[in-house]
Amino acid sequence: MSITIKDVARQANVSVATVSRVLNNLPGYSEDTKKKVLGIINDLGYQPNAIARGLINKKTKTIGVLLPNVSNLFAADVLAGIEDIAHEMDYSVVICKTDKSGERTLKYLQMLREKQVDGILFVSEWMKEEYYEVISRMSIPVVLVSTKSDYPLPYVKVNDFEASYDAVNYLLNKGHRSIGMIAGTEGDLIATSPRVEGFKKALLDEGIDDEPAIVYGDFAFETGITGMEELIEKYPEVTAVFCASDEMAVGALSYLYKKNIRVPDQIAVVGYDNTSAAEKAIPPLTTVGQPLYEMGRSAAEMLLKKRPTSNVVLQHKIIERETVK
Amino acid sequence: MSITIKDVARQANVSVATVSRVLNNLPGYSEDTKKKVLGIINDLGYQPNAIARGLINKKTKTIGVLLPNVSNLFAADVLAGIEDIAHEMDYSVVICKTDKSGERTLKYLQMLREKQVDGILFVSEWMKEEYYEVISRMSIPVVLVSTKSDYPLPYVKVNDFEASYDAVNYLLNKGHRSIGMIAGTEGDLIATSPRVEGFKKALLDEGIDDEPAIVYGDFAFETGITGMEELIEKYPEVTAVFCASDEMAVGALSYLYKKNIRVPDQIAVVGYDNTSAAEKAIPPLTTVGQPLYEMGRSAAEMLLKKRPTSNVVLQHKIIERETVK
DNA sequence: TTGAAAGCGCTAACAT
DNA sequence: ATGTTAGCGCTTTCAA
Repeated sequence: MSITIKDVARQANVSVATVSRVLNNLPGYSEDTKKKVLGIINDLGYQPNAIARGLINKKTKTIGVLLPNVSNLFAADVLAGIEDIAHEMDYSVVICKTDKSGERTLKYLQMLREKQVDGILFVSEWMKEEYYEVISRMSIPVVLVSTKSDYPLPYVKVNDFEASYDAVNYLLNKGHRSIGMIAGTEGDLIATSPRVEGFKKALLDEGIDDEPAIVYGDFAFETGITGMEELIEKYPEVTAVFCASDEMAVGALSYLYKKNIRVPDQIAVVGYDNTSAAEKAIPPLTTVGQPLYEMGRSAAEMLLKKRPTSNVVLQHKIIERETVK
Repeated sequence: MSITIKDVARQANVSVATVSRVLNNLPGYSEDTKKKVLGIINDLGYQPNAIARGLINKKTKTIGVLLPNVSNLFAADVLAGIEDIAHEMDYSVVICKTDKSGERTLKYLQMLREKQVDGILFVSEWMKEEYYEVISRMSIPVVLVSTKSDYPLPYVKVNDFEASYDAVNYLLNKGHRSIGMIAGTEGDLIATSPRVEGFKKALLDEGIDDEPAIVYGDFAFETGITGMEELIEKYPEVTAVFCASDEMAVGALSYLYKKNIRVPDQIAVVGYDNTSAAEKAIPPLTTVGQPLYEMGRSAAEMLLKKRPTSNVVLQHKIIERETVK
């Protein structure tokens, strides 16, 4: 049996109410009793039971983070930001790796509800109606990270259209006229369409109205390889490639290396995200940076401090390294 | 106010005890009442409160994972394994990023205790006495992952000495006679000394008794760059380098690339870990693989299934790619 | 088969 | 300044 507030009360010859008061820094006891109680607490090594507290306060000081995957640098950075804010504010974070499975997501949502978490961060995933239904029933704050939805849920993200537009513009300014794109998952409305549109618009604004040289992948390394191959085959004239993720950009680099095509001399490549993989690539990858860690922090802050209301759009930024000359 | 077991009981015209019984699949009610109760539960959208349950059961169905960092591929893979097992067994996992800070670690430990977690996974960190003291007071199972200690705490890891020995041997078999090493943090007894010893032993067993060509880093990318530079300066004769982490190996590759030193032709390099960075490196990195995901799974299984007892040593394996010819 | 009631460890009125 | 007591939502004896 572990030590409870009763034990402390008994030893200190006071009531549990008094112990509770000193524990919570409420008024209502003399300096003397405070000293005594604190002394006993220390002697006994007493620690309050957060479960009992949660039952009465209806606050658990924990939040849930739903994300498709934990094994990539993108998630890792966002998570680090979330964790830091949570820790600062004495919250715990429970991770829920959904594997992009609807069933798994729903199960997690139910678990988070049963465990009475105080808030939810929903990262990089499409908010389905069935998710929203259970979420809205929970009546706890939710903020979306790196995604958005048609529901009244605040989000923290970057402007994908503008980021993409800027990336292509950057390439244009460097003199490229024939630019290809390895886009994300076809049909993805969050991280693919806006980037594709930004890409097209930048070209159009420059008066380039060739058929857009676009191939699709799924944001992962492998499709960077295959995407690059496909792109070169279909559009051999491209002198630069804009990839919708660093992962794919690194895949593209791999392919190019294998084919002995020099970067940036023969083909320039630009990534997206600025995960730590970008600086470690060979050559170091020029990319459009999203403030990943900051996104996590900002979302967690919004969830925990202010009642989540308005959206926040974080600034992207072209990080120049060595894959464009 | 959300729906409680009382509401269900009232609506169903039974006592809360009966509702509790059907909820927990205990005997003691007719098929009829079961149907009725289940019906009401469904109508009302009732979900049990895990906090109230936890208070009485003294089980929270959650475990804590302490790890120095979440923003790297090593942690990410281990975490994925842990998360999968936890999910299978209906446990939640709360992450505690210690940043290698003793103070922060202690604070997390206290929080985990207050929140009454059912078990703790302690990853990649040195188990200090002060940690062990509070851990042993908690009387819950703990398992170490990728680390070990002098205390009676079971661990899941690889045999670092042997892994290192094998890596060097591999290089020896490829004909290298002058092999350097970029080791981990000097003084680290878990992931540095055993690997350094394995390195030395392999050389000695081959009859090579030159002064060992070793420089130290801290496992991270940057020290791979500086380590490689230092190594070449001090030991210009080396034709192969064994790095104590993939991160450092990738850093070494970067340096070599910048200096126009061809890999593997002029210098061969071998990493350690086999994180996903290895296959994405240019050239793809030959490395000694640790089963990271499996380590996470195995540790979580041990924590949750069997009462943790004996240690488990997972098998390492040389993954041949293109940085050694 | 079912219900009443005690109690898990704590907080928060309400008394004194 | 301090104590008594009624719960928080649930499980679990013990009776009926």
